[in-house]
Amino acid sequence: MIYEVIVDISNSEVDKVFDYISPFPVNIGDRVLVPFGKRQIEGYIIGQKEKSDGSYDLKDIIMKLDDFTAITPEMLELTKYMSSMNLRKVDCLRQFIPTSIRNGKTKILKRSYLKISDKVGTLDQALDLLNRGAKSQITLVKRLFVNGNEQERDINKDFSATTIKSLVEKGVLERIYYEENRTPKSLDIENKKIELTLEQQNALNEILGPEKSFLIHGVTGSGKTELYMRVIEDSLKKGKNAIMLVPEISLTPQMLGVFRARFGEQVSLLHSNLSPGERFDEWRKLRNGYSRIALGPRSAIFAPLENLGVIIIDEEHDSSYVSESNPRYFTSEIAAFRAKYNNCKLLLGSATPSIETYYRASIGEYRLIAMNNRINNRCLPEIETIDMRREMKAGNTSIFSAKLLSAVEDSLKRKEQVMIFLNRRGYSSFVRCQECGFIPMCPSCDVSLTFHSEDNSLRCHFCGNKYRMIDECPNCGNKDLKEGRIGTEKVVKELTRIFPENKVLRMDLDSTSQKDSYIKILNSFNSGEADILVGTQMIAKGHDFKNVTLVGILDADISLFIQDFRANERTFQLITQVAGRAGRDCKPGKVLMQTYVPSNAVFAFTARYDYKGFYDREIEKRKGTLFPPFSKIVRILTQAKDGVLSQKANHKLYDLISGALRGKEGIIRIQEMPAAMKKKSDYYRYQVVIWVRNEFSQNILEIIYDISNSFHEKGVTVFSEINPQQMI
DNA sequence: AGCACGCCGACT
DNA sequence: GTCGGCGTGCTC
Repeated sequence: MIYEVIVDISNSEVDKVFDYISPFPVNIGDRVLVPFGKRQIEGYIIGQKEKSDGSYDLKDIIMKLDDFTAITPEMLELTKYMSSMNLRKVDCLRQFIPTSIRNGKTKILKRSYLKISDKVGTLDQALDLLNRGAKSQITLVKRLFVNGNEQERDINKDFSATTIKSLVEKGVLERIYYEENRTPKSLDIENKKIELTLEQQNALNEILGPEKSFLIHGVTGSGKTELYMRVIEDSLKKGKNAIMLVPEISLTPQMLGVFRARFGEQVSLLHSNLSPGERFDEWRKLRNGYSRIALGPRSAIFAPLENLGVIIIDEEHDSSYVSESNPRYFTSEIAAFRAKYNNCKLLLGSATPSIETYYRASIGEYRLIAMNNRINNRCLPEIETIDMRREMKAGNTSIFSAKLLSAVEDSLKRKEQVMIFLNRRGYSSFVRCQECGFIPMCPSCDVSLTFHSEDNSLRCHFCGNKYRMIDECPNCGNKDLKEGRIGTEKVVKELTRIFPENKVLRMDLDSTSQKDSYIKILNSFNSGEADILVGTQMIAKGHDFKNVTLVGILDADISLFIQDFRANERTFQLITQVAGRAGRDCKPGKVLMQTYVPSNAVFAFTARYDYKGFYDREIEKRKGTLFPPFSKIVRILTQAKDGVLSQKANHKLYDLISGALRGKEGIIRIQEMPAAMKKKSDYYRYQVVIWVRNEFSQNILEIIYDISNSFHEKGVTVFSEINPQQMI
């Protein structure tokens, strides 16, 4: 028999099948050590066959690496599926196994215990074997007769190593070893199984019915977690296993606490911040069937569970579910594959589903379940939009409206806490009229234009169109045009100046660069040490601060004008999430949202919590402009240290691709242009962007991959991606 | 990814 | 004359 091996080297040149013979029995899915050139390399057996295709002098497999088969048949199928999306097979295979197992450094933790040897029946028999003067030996033997087996580590505290050694040599004591699991920490949460509301019960009934895939659109606080747990309970009862995905590692201790309270030892946590030992043990517990629920962020979709009953993706819209570095994948696609393979349930849940997912639900790919009511009949906090242009006209040029400042003051007087949110992510240095708030937009792409000072132009980074920079606002004639940008740091400075008596904390990428600093900030705010928390989207997710009654959103429109067709969607999701931080307990919450474009429809929808209205409008626009979900956008990025070289290589690629796709059905447009970030860490970047109609995409993608993969030029790197989250 | 083979500049 | 630079090619 000949075995097909993928060597564990992450490089496209060697990402193919190598044939080997085995002098001993091996299974498909085993990890093995093989001779490879002059080296010995670890590899994965992915198949077997009677005879080799080429005329190679086949070498022998050296050894098996594990005492179990690491890769299941499902994982092999999934690898095949993923590699059809232009991913390396090794990179896929590696997802299934914790690195601690791959590098072989982490071992099963075995603790040694001391016990009285079976050969010695009674204490007297034991004492007969000892010298009368060996006092400490006698004490130890007596102790073990009373206490039973004890861990050697504990015995060592009271007795010397020689005492133990001589007792073992005399055959009075012997060592036994027990395996021990290293277990990640969770928050202690008590298990309160609550009565389901009618809405929850109806949702549960529907999920347990014949349908397979669901989108649960439930407002924040509608009790989705309880619903998830009921579905998992049902799966376990049927002897099947479950995967539960959450968006962020930082939220897992909380969710793990909730799940442990309900499911105890059956839950395993999988994420990259575990210690190698913990990760190894949690993985092994899943692989050998000891635990049956895998909980974690996107990487947990690769959990080594077989016989799945349900896969749940919570906060489905969250961008962390898209992997943007190798291997690049969409978690929902992997989940859909595994759900189909296992013939199991797939649940996506969100208060603000992504437009693409909601669309899929609308055409019947998912069954839509709406949960419109909060449990305990709490209300969502009221959102008020504040027109910052009017503030400016009234002579207030600061970053805070008068209304927000007085609301902050009131809250502080009542000893309640305030959160100030400012989304400063992205590179959008857009132009804004200081008078009327007008922002120049690309007529064909629905994104804001970026000011380029080198040739005084306004450009669209999506379609590449270029316009002359305006010197006055076409809307109101004002000549005061400025780049809009304020940072969280300045906000903190201002607030400290205005409210010197109160403590203001900042939480953003800069203030959380040190490990665990973000837990410190959150704890400090939670315990009431600080009164105001200023932050970026980092403060938006999941946190549950009981005493926060006011949320202020500054420059709510910033995320509207990032270079992305998902800008509206992101804004809607973000504001809804941030708003959800106010009034979590019994005190009612209030949200004040400042914007320069209050007339933008997105704000009207957010203020009313009108997801459906927002969706209807957004999907029409996407349909008109043929953006996803009505197309796939393929982007091929060319990078080189030399700008001219990069541009030339990119142009060559453009010629090759447009030539190969000429006359093909389903091409919406092909464009070459500089990347939005023209130079990044000394590399000049250009790109070819192709819009492809969905129904024709598979065939066309293959053509594009073939070209970009076989494009080799010295000093030039090329890579491609589908539906990039942002085109930086 | 490594490791070897292979063909041109500054040294004992 | 040699040591070594890293370009190119191969690994079942």
